[in-house]
Order: sequence, then C-alpha cells, then structure tokens
Amino acid sequence: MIPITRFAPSPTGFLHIGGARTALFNWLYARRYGGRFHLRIEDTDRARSTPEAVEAIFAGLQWLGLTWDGEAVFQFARAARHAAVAHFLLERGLAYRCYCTPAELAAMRESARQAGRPAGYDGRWRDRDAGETPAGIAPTIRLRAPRAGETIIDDLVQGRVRVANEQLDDMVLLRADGTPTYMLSVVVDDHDMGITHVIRGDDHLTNAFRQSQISQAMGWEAPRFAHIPLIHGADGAKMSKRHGALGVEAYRVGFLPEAMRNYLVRLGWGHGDAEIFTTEQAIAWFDITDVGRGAARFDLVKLTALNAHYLREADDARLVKHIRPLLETLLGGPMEDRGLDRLRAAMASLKVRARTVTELAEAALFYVRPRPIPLSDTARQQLAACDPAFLAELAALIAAHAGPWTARGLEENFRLLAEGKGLALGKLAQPLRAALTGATISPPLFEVMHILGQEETRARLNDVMRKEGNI
RNA sequence: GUCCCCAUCGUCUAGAGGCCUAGGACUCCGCUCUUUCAAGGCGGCAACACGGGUUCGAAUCCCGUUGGGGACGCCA
Repeated sequence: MIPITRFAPSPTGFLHIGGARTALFNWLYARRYGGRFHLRIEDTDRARSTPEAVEAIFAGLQWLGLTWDGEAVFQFARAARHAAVAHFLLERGLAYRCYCTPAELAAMRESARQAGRPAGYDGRWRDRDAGETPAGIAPTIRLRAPRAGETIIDDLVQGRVRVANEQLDDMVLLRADGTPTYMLSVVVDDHDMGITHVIRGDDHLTNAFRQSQISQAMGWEAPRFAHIPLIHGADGAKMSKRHGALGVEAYRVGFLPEAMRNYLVRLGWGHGDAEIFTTEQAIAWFDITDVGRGAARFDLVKLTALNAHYLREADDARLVKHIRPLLETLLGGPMEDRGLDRLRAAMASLKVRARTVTELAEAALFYVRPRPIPLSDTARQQLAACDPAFLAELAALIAAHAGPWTARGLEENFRLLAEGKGLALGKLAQPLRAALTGATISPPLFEVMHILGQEETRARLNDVMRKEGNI
C-alpha cells in the first residue's frame, strides 16, 4: 500500500517542537514508501485560530524542509461536508439529537466521577421520542455508539490496544450551532483525502477509538494508526503550546534545520548506532513500526551538540549570509564589504568553535567591529599585566614585518622573537590576541593577523598601547 | 476517580531468549595535540525500576507492584 499521510495542526499558536517531529515522521514515512504527505490546517475552532499561526506553521515546516504535496487543506472550509455526514448518520438512526445543556452535562460528569463511573455523557437522549424535545434549546447531534463489546485499534507503534465500549460515550458530532466537532471533521477529512496512515502524538490514542467508531458507522475503512510518544520537557511532562514548549521559530536563529531534523528523528527512533546521518539516509532507514513507545525528553544540550557538528560541515558562504543580519544588529548598522571579506576568510576556523549560529556571530564580531575595539575584562587584565616596552617591541616587529603577510610567515617571525627572548610563544601571543580580538580566546592568532591585514593589526595594537600608556 | 500507554547509563538510544562481564551518542572527568579556545585522537564514570514466574538459559516472554505519562470538552 502506498501511504498517504498528513500533518494536521490546529493554528492556535506557533508550530511547536512536538508538532514538528510529528510532521517529520509523517513526511519521512511518506517519502520512505513513495507516498504522499499532506498538510491540513484544523481551523475549526474559529475563536482560537489565527492567520498568524497558519503562517507560523507554513514557515516552520518550510524551514525544516518538510514540503507537503498539493495545496494545504483548510478544514473549516469543509464544514458543510462534515455537517452533511452528521445528518446522514442522523437519518440512518446512527446518530441522534441531544438536548442537554452545558450545565446539565457538567453536573453529569461530576456525579459520574463521584460514583466512580467513566466521566462521560450518559446517553439520556439516545432513545427518547421526538415528542419529548424541549422548546427553545438547540440540540447537538451525537453518535449512537455501540454500548457493548469493545473497540480495537491495531496501532503501528503501540500494538493492539483495546477498550470496552462502555468506557466510551456518545460523542458530539455536530454542535448546537451546527458546526462540526473535531472528532467528526478528522474522520471525514481523512477519509475524503484518502489518508491511509494517521501518524500523530499518542495523546490522540483515545481519540482513535472514537474516530474508528465514526468510520464504522459510515462504513468506511479506518486508516492505519500510529501513535507516537510525546516529547516531554525537561520536567518530564507533556510539551505543548500550553506547557512550556517553544515554537520552532525560536530555534531558527541559532540552529541549522539539518541539525534540528537529525535531532528530532532520533527522539523515539534509532537505527543501530547511527547518530549523525543525512535526511536521505533517514528516509532510507525510517519505518514507523520502529518508533519506540516510551516518551522522550527534549534535550537542548544534545541538540546543541548536533548543531555544532552541522555548523562545522556547513558551507562558509552560507554561514556568512546567516550571521550577517545578527552582526548588523550587534553593530547597529550595515556592514562594509571589507568586513564581509574578512568573515569569508575567517569562517573556516570560526565555525569549528561555535555551537550555535548566535555564538558564531558573537565570535565573529571582533572582525567587523570599528576601531578601537572594546576589550573584555580578562583581555584588559592581561594587557595591564604586560610591560609597555614589551608591547612596543611587538609593535615594532609588526611594523617591520617584511615578506608576505601570511599566517605562516608571521608565525615564523614571532617564533624567532620568542626563542630569542627565551619565552614560550604563548607569552607573546596572548597579549597580541587580547589587543587584536579584545578577548583571551579566539581563532588562531596568526590567521587573525593575516585576515585583519598589516595596517589594521598595527592600528589595533596602537589603540591598546595608547590607552595603556595613559593609565 | 475511570480508561489507556510506557519503563535499559543524568539524557537520547542499540538490544526482537544464549553474540551482553549490556553497545553507541550527548553531558561530565582525565590524557594527548597545542600560540588561546575549539576541533581531532585516546581513556574513564554511569543503566536493564522492583518482586514473582516460564525456560537449561531473560534486559529480552507472562503476571503483579511501584514509578511516570496521556485521555476523559458543544478544544483540537
């Protein structure tokens, strides 16, 4: 069977990390078996759905590279079809009108709970005559669900799960205002869209029982279900929009999409000892039946480690482009071409030292800062502890540097000086590093000097000497 | 309260009865390399929740306990 999957978020907030993984699994499964992956926006909650959230979902999926087939389906637009299905069931006697008020239902739930019974609707309108209908109350339409027996789901992840039908109540299909409920809409849309595999969070597992009852009533074959475990936060509880989850856009600045994909797919799924692999490999290896049943915790530290890896692998020009806006924000203005040239030259050794794009930008900042560059506290201390005469000596060496201004040539020169004075190379490298980068840690010093150029190097050292001399 | 699901190092996982004195990754700690910091290389700490079965043999199968999670809406 060629799978047709779907990701069906409700646009009531950002696309959160758990939703992103659900989308990823659906996408992976469809790709793996040459099927199709659809996007359906479940916007039937008119009060809470927003166009901004729809945009956030589109943007989040696009960022992750999870392209969907065809046009996104907006569920609300199909409300008439959903209502028609409800009426069809009503006519067949497979559904009925219920005239309970919300207050009555609340009281029902309360007393059921007190009595230790399942807290659902008791079916009091299930078999009443039409003549008994109260005036002035708009009814809902409820499914006439089976009362005996059990409903069984053969879940691709959870295995065979069964529940006694007496645990399930007669769910509302159509609200009093005539709009369909989620439960109905999902079943109708999945059917109409030809969805073969419903891959979603296992918070929907109990919904699957109800949905399969609707399918049954309509005489439709229910899709295969695969309920994947939720992602939990660091506290071990469900991560959701309502509970501490961040939207994927919160990660877009600092993380690479390939890192996020790799991280997310490893949450609940693995392929032997494989830790770092391409999306193509993931597609080739992925199978929904291999997904584990235990919930996984979201671990930012590991995501960061993965991101560091992908940062090192990433193309230099791409990263320069990526950090440019961050840098311009830090700088408070546009960057000169000269700065871009420096970044391109420096990126190779900058990127191996950063774990996030944000860190990368911060570490790159000294290259593009206008003089005099600010010094960190530790850099300042190192410089203050330095004999001004020594700094002058370094400056002289720089000014007098003959031959090509290359990392290698500079290193040779400074090694000679160090040897002549009986000093370790670090003794002269550190004050220079502090002066040129404003920090005590940086990419290799002679590379920095090379990229900065002789003039800038000389000037930065001078800045420091003047200031130190004035102390 | 009722129902459902889950349970291997701190975290993510490998493991589908003997290959397990339980493997990998992240974290942490050493060592190495080294002009700083990284990266790299080498090494280390660290787990089958507990109790019963089944079996010649169980991390792997069954039952129970405990712990965790989820669902119980005219939300999705």
